[in-house]
Amino acid sequence: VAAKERNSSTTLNDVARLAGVSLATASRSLNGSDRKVKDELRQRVISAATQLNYTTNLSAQAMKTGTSTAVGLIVGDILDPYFSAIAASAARSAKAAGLTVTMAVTEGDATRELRAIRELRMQRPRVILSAGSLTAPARLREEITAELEAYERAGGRVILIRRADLPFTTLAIDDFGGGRQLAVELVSLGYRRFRILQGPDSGRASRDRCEGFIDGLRGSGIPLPEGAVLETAFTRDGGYDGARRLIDAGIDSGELVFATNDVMAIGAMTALREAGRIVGQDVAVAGFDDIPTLTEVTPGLTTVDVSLTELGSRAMDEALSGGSAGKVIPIPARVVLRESTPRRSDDSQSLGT
Amino acid sequence: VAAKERNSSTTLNDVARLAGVSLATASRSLNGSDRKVKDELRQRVISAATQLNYTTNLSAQAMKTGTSTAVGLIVGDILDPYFSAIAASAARSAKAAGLTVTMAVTEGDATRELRAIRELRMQRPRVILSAGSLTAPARLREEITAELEAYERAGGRVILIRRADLPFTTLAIDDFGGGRQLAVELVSLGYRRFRILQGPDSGRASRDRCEGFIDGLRGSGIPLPEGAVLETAFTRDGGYDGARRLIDAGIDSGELVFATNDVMAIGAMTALREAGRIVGQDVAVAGFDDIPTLTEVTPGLTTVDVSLTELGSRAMDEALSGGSAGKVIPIPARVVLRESTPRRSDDSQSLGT
DNA sequence: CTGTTAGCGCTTTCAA
DNA sequence: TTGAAAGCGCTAACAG
Repeated sequence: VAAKERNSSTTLNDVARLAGVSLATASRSLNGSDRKVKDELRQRVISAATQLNYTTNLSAQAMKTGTSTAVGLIVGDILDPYFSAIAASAARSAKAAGLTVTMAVTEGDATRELRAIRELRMQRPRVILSAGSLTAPARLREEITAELEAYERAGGRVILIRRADLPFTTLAIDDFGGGRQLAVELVSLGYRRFRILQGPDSGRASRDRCEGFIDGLRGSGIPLPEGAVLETAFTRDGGYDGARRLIDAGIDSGELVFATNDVMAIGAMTALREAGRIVGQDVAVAGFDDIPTLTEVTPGLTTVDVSLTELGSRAMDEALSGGSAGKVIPIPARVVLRESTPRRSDDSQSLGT
Repeated sequence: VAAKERNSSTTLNDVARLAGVSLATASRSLNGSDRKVKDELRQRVISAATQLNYTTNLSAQAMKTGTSTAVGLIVGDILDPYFSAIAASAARSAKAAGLTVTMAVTEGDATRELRAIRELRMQRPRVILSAGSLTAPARLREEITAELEAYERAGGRVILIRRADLPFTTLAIDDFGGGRQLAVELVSLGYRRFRILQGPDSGRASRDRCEGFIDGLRGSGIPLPEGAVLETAFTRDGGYDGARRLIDAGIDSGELVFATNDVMAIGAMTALREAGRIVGQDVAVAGFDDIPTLTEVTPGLTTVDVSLTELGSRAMDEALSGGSAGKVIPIPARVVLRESTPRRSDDSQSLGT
């Protein structure tokens, strides 16, 4: 009897009518928390719903109850396995909590991050999880902060991954400590000469890792000569280009290239290989992040594990658990040695220095 | 004057009141299509909005207008670069059209695909794009079809990637043709003995590729001996395990392993390498998909390009362009030869056969 | 050009 | 236990 107009879903009203009950009863049967509906009616409603292939209208539900089932996820780039790993585990947690994930991409542009936050906010999501992790010029940072504060004021939960300079709950990866530890272990493997491929100066993560690494070298009594740090893009191509520049400038056998993230390290390995260098024998390479999909790379990449596969779900769980906002949660970093940095038996190098 | 209750965003009403205009004027100033608002008032509204850090409530807007700005995207696994590539390009198109992307994950389980569709449908998205591509038992397939049909009847657009057995618009990758062409080119490179690592029999894509490959061999006059096709999981680990089994059963130098997707091929390469075989010299490997993030693999993997990086945006654009539903859009496949299958100069092999 | 008003589909008091 | 009715925030007639 219900008119099937094109372009319009069946509503709860249609279901109620078909089941011969009131709107209220239909609602209670399908979504009601307290079940005070006679079983027979409930069955009628349910079968009417299936018959009409009815689906709750989330917008209407959200508007009425004032709480949506959405969570917003901001990543830099879906193709980057670093972000994929975070997104995958965040999605898992969200699903477990019965929430739906909306994604936004910044492409490494802080302006787009601001825009992403604005767009997500329109959905009134329960959580906004940003792994975009960008350092922005002061003015932009203020706008981002204002936007997120307004969102929190309205009852939303903000959680940031790796960005400790904003006043929101943050999963703070120990970039400095990881870098230092990596340096210490590499020195104890026998390495003495290092090159660093760093991201742009605006990137806090990269800078911290780099500084930690240098600190670790210093602590081991290994000075880092002038010009050993090269600034490049924080991407695969950045690593590739950086390594190319190192090769052109001349890189000796036995040197180790530390790229401040795995994706850069992969790019660097490619460049070295193309130049006929054999990574792991001739030149060593280390990265940072321990991206899971990179375990296939040969030789295996020495890197620093930051619990990437759990980062997203830890963030989501933290946000959903409703603990106090504004916390900084430390995420430890742990060195993972693989074949790209074998133990150096040949010690001639250290004598030469 | 507006009471700032916790847990509640500012509404258009607050903005209107602060600007001293009516609700309608406020709405028109911020979102109105026809601009018939005096500039001074509009400015007042806009500055009130920024002052209050107001954001449109999408749910309310969607409910009123009957059209949401959401698109739903169903993928098998976010970590799988095949799906990442599709998701990334789909997201790009969606953003260009001013739409927001909600993701759902099937994890290769058709039951979860059905559930994902149901959940997405609640958001009344403009498009549901499924790259989950699962073949399901008849009953489940019917439920999925019913769900998608109900969605289309309500005005939604369905688009499927690589699943030509459902009555919806589909981007149909030429799996068979790609497999055949690959076989032909490999034979002309001098390969004569082949092993195939196939996904489970329920997977249409894998089966088509495999059959195309065998057809190509047949056309080149190369018979495929009994037992040369191994069935395994359609994942990296499946490729790894399959290759392990091949190794255990004994695989000769000069043989070529065709894995029906790139991720499997990568797993197979790892297993071979671990067994001391040198891929590209000793044993050859070929895959299918040409996943962009796999260009770093050494040796470079011979594979079949299916325009992966554009698949998502082509699908999205097609769905948004409002063409007729139910089309099947062919996606050509193109062989990409790389170092994992070098030309075989040594012909002793072919003599021996 | 601006304001008033009627709902969109749903949940949830409040009565029956 | 069920139903009637109010209203979430917004937009789109319709008046003014």
